[in-house]
Amino acid sequence: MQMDERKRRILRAIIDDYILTGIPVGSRTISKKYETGLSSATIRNEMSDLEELGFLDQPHVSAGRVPSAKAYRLYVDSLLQSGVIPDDSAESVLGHFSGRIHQMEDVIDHAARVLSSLTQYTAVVLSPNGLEPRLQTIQLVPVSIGSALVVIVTDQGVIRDSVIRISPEMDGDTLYAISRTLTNELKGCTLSDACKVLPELIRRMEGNDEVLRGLYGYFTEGQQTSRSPHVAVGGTSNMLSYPEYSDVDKARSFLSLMETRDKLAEIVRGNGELAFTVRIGPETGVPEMADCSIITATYSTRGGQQGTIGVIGPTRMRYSRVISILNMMGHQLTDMFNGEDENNPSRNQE
Amino acid sequence: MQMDERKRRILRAIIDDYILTGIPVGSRTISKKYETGLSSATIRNEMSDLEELGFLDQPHVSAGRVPSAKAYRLYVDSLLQSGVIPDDSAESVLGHFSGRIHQMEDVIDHAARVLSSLTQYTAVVLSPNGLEPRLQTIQLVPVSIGSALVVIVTDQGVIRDSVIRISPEMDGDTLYAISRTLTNELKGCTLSDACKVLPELIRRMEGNDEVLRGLYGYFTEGQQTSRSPHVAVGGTSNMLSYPEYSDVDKARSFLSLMETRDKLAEIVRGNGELAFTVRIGPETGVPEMADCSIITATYSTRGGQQGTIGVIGPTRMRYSRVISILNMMGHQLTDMFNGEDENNPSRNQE
DNA sequence: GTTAGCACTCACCGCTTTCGAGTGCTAACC
DNA sequence: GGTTAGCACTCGAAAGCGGTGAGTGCTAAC
Repeated sequence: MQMDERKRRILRAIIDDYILTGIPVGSRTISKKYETGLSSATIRNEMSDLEELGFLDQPHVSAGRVPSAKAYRLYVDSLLQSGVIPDDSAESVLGHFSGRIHQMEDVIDHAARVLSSLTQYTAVVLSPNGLEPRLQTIQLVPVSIGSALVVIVTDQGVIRDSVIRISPEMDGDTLYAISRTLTNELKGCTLSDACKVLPELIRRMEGNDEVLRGLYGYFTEGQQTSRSPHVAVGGTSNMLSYPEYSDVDKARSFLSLMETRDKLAEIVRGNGELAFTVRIGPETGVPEMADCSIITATYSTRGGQQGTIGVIGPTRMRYSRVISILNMMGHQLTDMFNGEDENNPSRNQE
Repeated sequence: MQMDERKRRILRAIIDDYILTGIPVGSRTISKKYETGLSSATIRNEMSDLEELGFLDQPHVSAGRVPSAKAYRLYVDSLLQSGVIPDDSAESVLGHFSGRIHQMEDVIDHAARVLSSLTQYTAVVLSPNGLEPRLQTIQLVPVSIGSALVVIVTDQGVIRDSVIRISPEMDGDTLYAISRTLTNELKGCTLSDACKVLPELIRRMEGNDEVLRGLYGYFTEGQQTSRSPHVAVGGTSNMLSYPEYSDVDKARSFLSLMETRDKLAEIVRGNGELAFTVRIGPETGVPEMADCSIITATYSTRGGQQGTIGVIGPTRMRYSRVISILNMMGHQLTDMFNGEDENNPSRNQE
C-alpha cells in the first residue's frame, strides 16, 4: 500500500486536531471539521489504511485514532523541509530581553523562564560547552589579609573565580607582580597545560610557591567543572497541565528526571551539531519520556562555542510554534553573547 | 475540660500514627498498636474530648480522626522545649560535604539536594542576605582589547564581577594604576555611597572617565542584585510521593510556587531571626501551602550574615527527624562558610 | 472509488448495592 | 466515677450494572 496525497492530507488533519484537543479523533470529526469533500465512511477506510501503514494507533476499538510517533516524524519532517518557519510570536521573544542582564548564568536562567512561559511547555537551556579555553590573563586580587582571589581570563571569557590562601605579608603590589609573571608564563596554555607547567614554575619562583600550590589545586578542579555546563530549567509545572501527565506517578518520574541536571543535560544535548533537532517519543531514548518530544536548537557565543536550548512537551506538541520560538530565541541568544551593545554580557564562567 | 497526661499520650500516639501512615486513625488502631492499657471505647471517649478541645478533626463521621494544626503545634513545641534534638542521621549529613566545593552558589545548590534526599521532602536553601557590603578592593583586569573585568571585593567576599568596555589603548599597567586609585578612594564605602562619590571622581580623573562611567552603571545594578539572594530548591518532586498531593491541580499550584523563586524566598525567609522556625499549615500564611509545614533553620557566614535553610513537607511531616537534620546541616554550613580548611569557600557573590 | 446503512464494541456516566471502618450512646461492670 | 462491652448508625469507597453514544468495520448499493 502506498501513501498518496489524500492520505497525507487526512493524516495531517488528524494530527492537527489531536495536537489541539488531545483526544482521539474519529472519522466524522475529520469529515466535518476539515473541508475534505469526503464522507466519514471514506475517511474511515483511509484511516484504516493509515493504521496499517503504522501512522495511527487505536487506543481501543471503539475510540478514535491517535497519531503514532511515526506520524509525528512525517509531520515534523515535512514542516522542516518546507523551510517555512512561521514567526507567530517574533516580537514577544525579542521583548523579553530588554532588561540589562550581565551574567551568563542569569541570561540562561532568564531564557529558560521566557521559553517556558512562551511555549507553555518545559524549557531547558544549557550553557555552551566549550572547547578547552586558553588562558589569557591571570590576576590575583587581595581579599583580606592572608587570602587572595584568583581571576582567570581566557579567550572564552572569565572563568569562575575562587579564593586561595596566601602568606599574610603579601601586599597588593607583590600580588600584581606575581600576576604579571604568571600571565607571561601561562598565556596561551589550556588549563591542563598549565597544570603541567606549574610544577616547574613552583621550583623557579621559590618564596611564592605557596601561592602557586594553591593555584595548582584550583586549576585541576577548574578542568573538571568546566566540563559540566550550567543547566537552567523553566516551567516544569507546565507539564502537569496536559492530561498526558495527570497520572501522578508519571508526573513524578518526569519531574525527578528534570531535577537531575546532569542527566537532563545529557539528554537534551544529544548530538548537538545540528541547528534543529526534533526527537519524538521513543526517539528520545529515555523511557521516562516515552510520550514526550524534545525540540532543541543551538546558539553560539563569541568564542565559537555552542549552547543548547530545548523545549520538552507532550508528543502532541505544537511543533511549528515551538520551532519558531526556538529559532527566534536562538538568534536572540547568539546576538546577546556576541555582545552587540555596550554592556557586554559575553562571559563564560565554567 | 482539661488536657491531662493521658490525653496527651493518646494525642501523641495519634499524631505519630498519622505521620507514619497518612490515613485517619481510629480508636481501635490506637488501643491495639500502642500499648495503652485501654480499650477502644475509652480511647473513643478521649478522642471525642480531644476533638472538642480542637486537637483533632474528623474528615467525616465514619472515618478516624486527623490531627489539627493545633495538635501539631503542641507536638512540635513539646519536641522543641524538651531540647532533645535527636541525631538520627548525623553521619549522613556530614558525609555529604566531603567533596571540595568552592562557590557559594554551588554549596547552596548542593545543600538543597542533600537536604531533600535526606528528608524526602522539598528543600529550600537561601544564600545569606547581608547587610550592605563595604568595598575593600576594586580591580580592573584586562579581558581583551577594549574590555576589562571589574572585580569588586567587599568585607563579605567577592561581588559578582562583570565586564565593562574601556578604550582600546589601555594596557594592564594603566588599569592597575586606576585600580589602586579607585581602591584608595572608595575603600570602606558601601555600593550606594560609591554611587554618590563616583560623579566627583569622574570629574577629577579626566581621561579615565569612560571607565568610571561604566563602573557607575555597574554599581547601581549591583545594589539591586545584592538584594535578591540566591535560592536553591531540591526535591520538588518528592512532594508528589505523598497522597496529600495526588491531586494534580494541587500539585501544579505547589510546583509553580516552587518555581517563582523570589516569592518562595520571601515565604521561607519569614521572620528569620530565630534559630528554628516551625510553621504549620495556615501559619505559613500562603494559601497554596494550607496543608504544608515549613521548618527553617539558619546558618551564618564569616561576615555575620545569616542564610536560611528550610524543608517543606506535608503537615504530617516527620518533625523530629527534619529538625535534627536541619540542625546538623545548619552547623555544617556555618562551619563551611567560616572556612576552616585551606580551600576557603567563604565568598558572597550577591 | 465512494457512500449510506447497520450491527457491534466499549469507554464513560450515573445509579444502586454492598461492605466495613469507625463512631456515639447506653448499660453494665469494677 | 471511670472503664468497657455491645449495638445501632453513618457514610465513604468499592463493586456491580444498565444506558448512552462515539466510533468502528463491513456490506451492499450507487
